[in-house]
Amino acid sequence: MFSHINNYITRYAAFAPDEVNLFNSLLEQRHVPKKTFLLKEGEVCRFEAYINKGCIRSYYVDEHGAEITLQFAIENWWVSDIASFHEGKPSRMFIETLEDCELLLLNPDTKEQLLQEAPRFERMFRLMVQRNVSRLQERLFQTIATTAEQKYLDFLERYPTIPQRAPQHQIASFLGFSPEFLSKVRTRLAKK
Amino acid sequence: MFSHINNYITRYAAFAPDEVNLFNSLLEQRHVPKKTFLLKEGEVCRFEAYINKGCIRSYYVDEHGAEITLQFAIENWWVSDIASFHEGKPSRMFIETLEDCELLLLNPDTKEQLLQEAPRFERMFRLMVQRNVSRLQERLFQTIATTAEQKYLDFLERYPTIPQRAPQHQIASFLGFSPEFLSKVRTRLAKK
DNA sequence: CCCGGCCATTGAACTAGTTCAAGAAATTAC
DNA sequence: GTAATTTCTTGAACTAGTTCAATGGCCGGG
Repeated sequence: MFSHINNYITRYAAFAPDEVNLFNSLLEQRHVPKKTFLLKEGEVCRFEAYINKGCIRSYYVDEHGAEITLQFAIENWWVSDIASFHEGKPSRMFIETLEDCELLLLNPDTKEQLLQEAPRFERMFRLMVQRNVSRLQERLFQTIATTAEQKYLDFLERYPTIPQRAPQHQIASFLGFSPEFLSKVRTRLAKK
Repeated sequence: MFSHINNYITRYAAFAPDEVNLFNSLLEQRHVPKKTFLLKEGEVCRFEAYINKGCIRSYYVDEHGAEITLQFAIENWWVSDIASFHEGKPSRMFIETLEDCELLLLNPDTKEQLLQEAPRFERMFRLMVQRNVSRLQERLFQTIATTAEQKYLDFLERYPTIPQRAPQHQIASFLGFSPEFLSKVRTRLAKK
């Protein structure tokens, strides 16, 4: 159950066996069926979820009711609304499973306890969040600077498993254009 | 010299006097004239700069030579290429002063020393980076979901001092559209 | 004080992507 | 296995934003 996540954390820092044990003991295991909301807009996010198995999408809904996908999270990723989680403020996003999922969860209390008793985890979380910043910066750049076609091709390369796991209109909403246009881009690409 | 930054860090965590002293002793003070590059594409970023006074812009240049502004950083903000700084990899961005600046700098060594000797700073940096993630998520959402006019109005509200400090075409490149179009948006708004 | 180089504006022609609507294909639910 | 629903595709009309080019304003440097 913990092999993946323990492997994951040691990529960020070297932990002593009892630090790892403490960490594992604080994680809550949960199985969640597909199409389940882990978080809805307006709720406070009380988890940071590591995905052992499955696929999860987080998204915003804009004023016209359109969805904007923020993240497709798969095995070995974390998903949460970090701002809501840490500040206890209502979230603006939805987090929903796309498949049956096997999750390992921290809540604000267990996370705080972990950081108190094994402060070395501060570093791990910092490094994790830093990588997140880089990824978001890159994505922002790409969203502004490239064409729909290029975005889609880059997406396929970077997230090769997602097209089999998420419907196309969600991918369009991740890339920042309409589902109809993605369909047109795809037929255009197929003709090449 | 350190009053602002010390005030800044205590908003994230409570530090003992000697932790603060250590921190201050590790900071390098530097005055930089306007239009100076702190970082150019291809270089490794060796600083995290806290801005005591002044204004700095970080930006990417895309394949057609167009600039995409990532950040306008002002007093009380940090600026760096976090990925390059931490992994020692060449950066893809430019960081340039818009005004004469008074900076306080950490480099990889002093930052590491700080974290070793006063691990409480791990938390501060983690919280800082987390806020960054939220801001980037919000901006990404806005970039995808709103019109140029709305982006500009939100920008004016959130960064009221920037229009006096940066040329308009840089603001356009921050918002993700062309300088000509920003000009048209502005005249349209002025007529209302 | 004048020159040269940004910088902002405007208009006209254009294009990448949207919207709407309708039908086909694929999944899911019973 | 069939109905119901969601998903994908296609086309036509549209629009938000781009691109190019020309003009004039402005600021900084000598």
